[in-house]
Amino acid sequence: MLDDRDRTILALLQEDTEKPVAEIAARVSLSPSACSRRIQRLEAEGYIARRVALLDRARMKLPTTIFLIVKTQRHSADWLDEFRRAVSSIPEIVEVHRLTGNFDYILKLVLPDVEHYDAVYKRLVSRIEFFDMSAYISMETLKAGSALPTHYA
Amino acid sequence: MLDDRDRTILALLQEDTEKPVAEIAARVSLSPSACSRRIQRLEAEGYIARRVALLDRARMKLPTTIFLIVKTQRHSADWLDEFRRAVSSIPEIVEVHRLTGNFDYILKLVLPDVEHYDAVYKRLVSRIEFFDMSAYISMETLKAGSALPTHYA
DNA sequence: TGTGAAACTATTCCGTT
DNA sequence: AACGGAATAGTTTCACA
Repeated sequence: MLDDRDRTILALLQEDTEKPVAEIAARVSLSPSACSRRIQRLEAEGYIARRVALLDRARMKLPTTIFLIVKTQRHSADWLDEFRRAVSSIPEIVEVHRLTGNFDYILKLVLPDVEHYDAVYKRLVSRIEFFDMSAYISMETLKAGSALPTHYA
Repeated sequence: MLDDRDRTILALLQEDTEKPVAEIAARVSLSPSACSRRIQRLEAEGYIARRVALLDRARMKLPTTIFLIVKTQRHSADWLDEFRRAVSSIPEIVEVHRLTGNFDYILKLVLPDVEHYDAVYKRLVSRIEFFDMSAYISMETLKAGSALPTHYA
């Protein structure tokens, strides 16, 4: 489905969409128009979901990352529904996964500092009951970003 | 430093950078030129780090997310150095944090399926020694994306 | 696929509030 | 100091070979 050129284009676009098409075209030995067509195709076929701006965490006063592991026993449809609503309404919760095993969830929070965790915690427990909740503060980010491997597609 | 207009612009740009400036300008009751100036300022002052393409996980054949919790005792400078090199060289590892407590790390992996976890695991342990390593497979993503709260800056 | 022309943005300049 | 309107410059995209 995808050739090496497509994968290179995707890899470059994942890092930076502001590069002129001519530059990307040169990188994959193609004319700007041919490259533009490919990018269009990649978009039409859904490989590129969307183009977004990545904000600076420090400048946005959000340098702190906290992971939350929550356990629950009551896993009714109502509970899940309310949980889903709660996490989507709290912008500081940026990522939520349901994990293997017995209804554990992992939440990723971005905050101005660890003190702000309390506010999010209260907002969460005021709406939903949990069996257990443990916070793990990130002391250092060794790797981050939105880039995915391109060699599988 | 930032007013409501700036925050709205950042929120919109975080979701989609392809909207015409005129549209964003209308949303914040500004002329295209004034809006363009604000975006430039936001970029110059470092609020916007970069603009990137977000790829579709399913289309890229990477539907599986796995979290890894690794524990170590040997936390020498050499070990950390090699660990850092290893995770940065493995593209399936998209995020790594050092957590509070006794040198635990959390790794986020994106993979074609759970079977591929073994390959990453082997690549990792062939280079570094760990005390313990537990994998947690994401059964469902309830929330994801790169958008951050804008009301703190 | 590549080349060239056209159209569309976005940006810059200028006068104004 | 910041805004709105008109001119400019740049990029992308279309038509055709």
